[in-house]
Amino acid sequence: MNKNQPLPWDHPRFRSWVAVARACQLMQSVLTRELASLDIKPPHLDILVNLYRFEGISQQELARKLLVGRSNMSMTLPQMEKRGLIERRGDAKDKRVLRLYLTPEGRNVAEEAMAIQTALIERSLSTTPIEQCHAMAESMEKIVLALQAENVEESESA
Amino acid sequence: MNKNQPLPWDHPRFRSWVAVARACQLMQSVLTRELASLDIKPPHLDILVNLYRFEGISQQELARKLLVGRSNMSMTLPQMEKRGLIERRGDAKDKRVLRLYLTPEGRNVAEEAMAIQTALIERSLSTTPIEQCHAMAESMEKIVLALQAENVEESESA
DNA sequence: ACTTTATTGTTCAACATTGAACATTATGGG
DNA sequence: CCCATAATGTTCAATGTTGAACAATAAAGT
Repeated sequence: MNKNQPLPWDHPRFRSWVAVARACQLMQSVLTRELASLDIKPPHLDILVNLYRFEGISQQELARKLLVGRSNMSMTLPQMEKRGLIERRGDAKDKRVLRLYLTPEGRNVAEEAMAIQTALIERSLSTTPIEQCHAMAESMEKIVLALQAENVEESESA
Repeated sequence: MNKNQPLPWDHPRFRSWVAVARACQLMQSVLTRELASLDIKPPHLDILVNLYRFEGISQQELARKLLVGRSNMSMTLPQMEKRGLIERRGDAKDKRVLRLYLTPEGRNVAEEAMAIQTALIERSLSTTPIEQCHAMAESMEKIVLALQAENVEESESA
């Protein structure tokens, strides 16, 4: 049976991907620790960053960008609103959608959190040359496009 | 304030890392879908793969390899044992430790699951040249080492 | 205009994950 | 031998995440 099925760790791409996944997981846990001083967690940071860039985005769009379900946003955003980080206002044209905005407090927290995250990334990737970073990003974006294409196919065929 | 704090998405390494994180997240969700046919989830696969490679590993060691807490293993492993995928036997020398083994059924599921994961990775990385994969893996392993070193420092200073 | 279909957000139950407190067993120093 | 400390695994409460069912609104088809 082993002759028909070569072991995964013999595949170079498999080994590479395992390294990627481990690095991501570790990065996430370190980021969690470092964000604790601001009393937020990585998912909150992702939300703050996206609101920082895209003021007035809807919950749906935000969920799609973050690759999470709508229900996730429905659970998380009200908490952040209560903490005074964001604001939700109904859209005038379409009464279904809620548009999201940073409060001044939220903007401050976002900036501090982004500084922490940027420092962590710069520190971790400092020994990786820029061209290598770019090549990596390109590979990753190809993966994202490929997998998203698969998802679309699947949902269309359903 | 924006003059003092350049926006994160202007940092090339930041952008690169965001791409990595997104790819990981998507890969994870696709893998979750594809493993559904075997009625297991990515965490179970990680466990099976490690038991496949390292027969008789302890729960503690396994948790460390997977970067999760001991309690996680205490919750998950009994479930897998009930499903007949693994077996837990006490160590003769040290009555505290439980050593983990795959059942024949678990071995079969592990092989099928690894085939699925390998196929997914090969497919996703097929357009990325091997040398690029290797370079990526090297960068990621450096990150892992660097972050783990940080963790050690921190736990030692505590 | 009316009915059907799609979209947006919410709720809820199921499940996963975590960290702290705990019990048991080992190890080391008196 | 006895006590203090450490290591291993378990339990539990708190929290996060998901998908399905639902309500309200919009868009499209008739």
